[in-house]
Amino acid sequence: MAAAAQVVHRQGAERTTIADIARAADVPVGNVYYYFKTKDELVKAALAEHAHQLELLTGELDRLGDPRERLKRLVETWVSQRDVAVRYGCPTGTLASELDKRDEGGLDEEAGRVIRLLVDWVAGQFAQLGQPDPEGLALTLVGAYQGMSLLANALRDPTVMTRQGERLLGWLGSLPDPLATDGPPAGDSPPGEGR
Amino acid sequence: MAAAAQVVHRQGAERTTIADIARAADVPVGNVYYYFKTKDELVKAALAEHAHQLELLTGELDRLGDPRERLKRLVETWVSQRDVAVRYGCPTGTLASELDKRDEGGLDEEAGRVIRLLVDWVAGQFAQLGQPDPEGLALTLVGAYQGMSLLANALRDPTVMTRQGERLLGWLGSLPDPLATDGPPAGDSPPGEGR
DNA sequence: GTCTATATATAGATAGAC
DNA sequence: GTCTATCTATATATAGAC
Repeated sequence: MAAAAQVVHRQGAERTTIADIARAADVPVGNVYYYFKTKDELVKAALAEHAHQLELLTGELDRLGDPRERLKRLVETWVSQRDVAVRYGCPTGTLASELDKRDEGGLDEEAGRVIRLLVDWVAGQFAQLGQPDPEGLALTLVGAYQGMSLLANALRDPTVMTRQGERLLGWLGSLPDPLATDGPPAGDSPPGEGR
Repeated sequence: MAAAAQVVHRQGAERTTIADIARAADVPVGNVYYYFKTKDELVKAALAEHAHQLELLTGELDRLGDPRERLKRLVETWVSQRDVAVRYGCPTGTLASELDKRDEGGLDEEAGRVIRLLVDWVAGQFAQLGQPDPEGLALTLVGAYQGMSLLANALRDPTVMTRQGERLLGWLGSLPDPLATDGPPAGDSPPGEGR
């Protein structure tokens, strides 16, 4: 499953052959079919692997006390993984984009569910911050991540990740804190202008 | 070329066969090879077609007097095409994402160039608005578009496009106008909160 | 320049020895 | 449960008649 996740991320689902995954896992091709009946099941396994990684990450972040701090740390994690994003894009996002082109097999919905996991977790953080539209804010944050990953990848430019990451951190810092009694810590700052 | 652009957008480059494109163009398969030596050349033609459509759009928008109005109209155009984005994603973005998985052929750079066209045009508008970091703002706006398209597509939810579009319009409206002598028209408004 | 028939390569999947 | 050999289907690409 780990080999499938990595190879599918790097080569894309369609360009990845069973032989590629078998080689990465150092097993003969025929052996793969003992555990996965079809190639689609291997892709599904890769998706599950990405979902697992995501759960590990959010589990770590949940140990932080402040929801705002959790979101900031999430953004910092994205930026820290910029090199792989520049070369291959976001693992879940690029896979979802590819699978959504299909109209049979149901793998597209599977990919959507993994994206949902992230959006829902982020929305939960915004809700804890007392924000009025946590789902909308979550779509904004996750959408910004998907967009900057795609642009960094397409333009082969890691500074897209660092620059947009800075902007997101500034935005998160500017959100009013409902727990504070004496107003927000700093003035609002629109995206791209947060300096 | 039009058939190639449409079919490749809908099915993805890898899943599209020459026969698919030939059928869409209503010509026999063998005939395709008289004009395009390889499948990669067909994909390149699809990219060129998308670049052409983009130039038509920016050409239209250039006829508007105000750069801010041009950007707002651009966002409105994206939102108006939400149904196709929900089903197949952004034509250029999804294609770039797919082609960037390759490490030979140079088609990935070709896709990056088309994205660049859009980013550069948007940056030009921000520059005309007197903004300090037009390139950064352009990456923010185009990134937001790519992100909301991917999420709308993965979650099969058109309201992602309308909601995020509203947010972007609010943001564009809140940018200070350097041509005005009596300060910005309204207070700043961070993304997702612009209401 | 258009079209049919076909060659060639490769990938998904299976059979069956071990 | 592991592995080799092979079947079968399909897609790119070409040959050659018209």
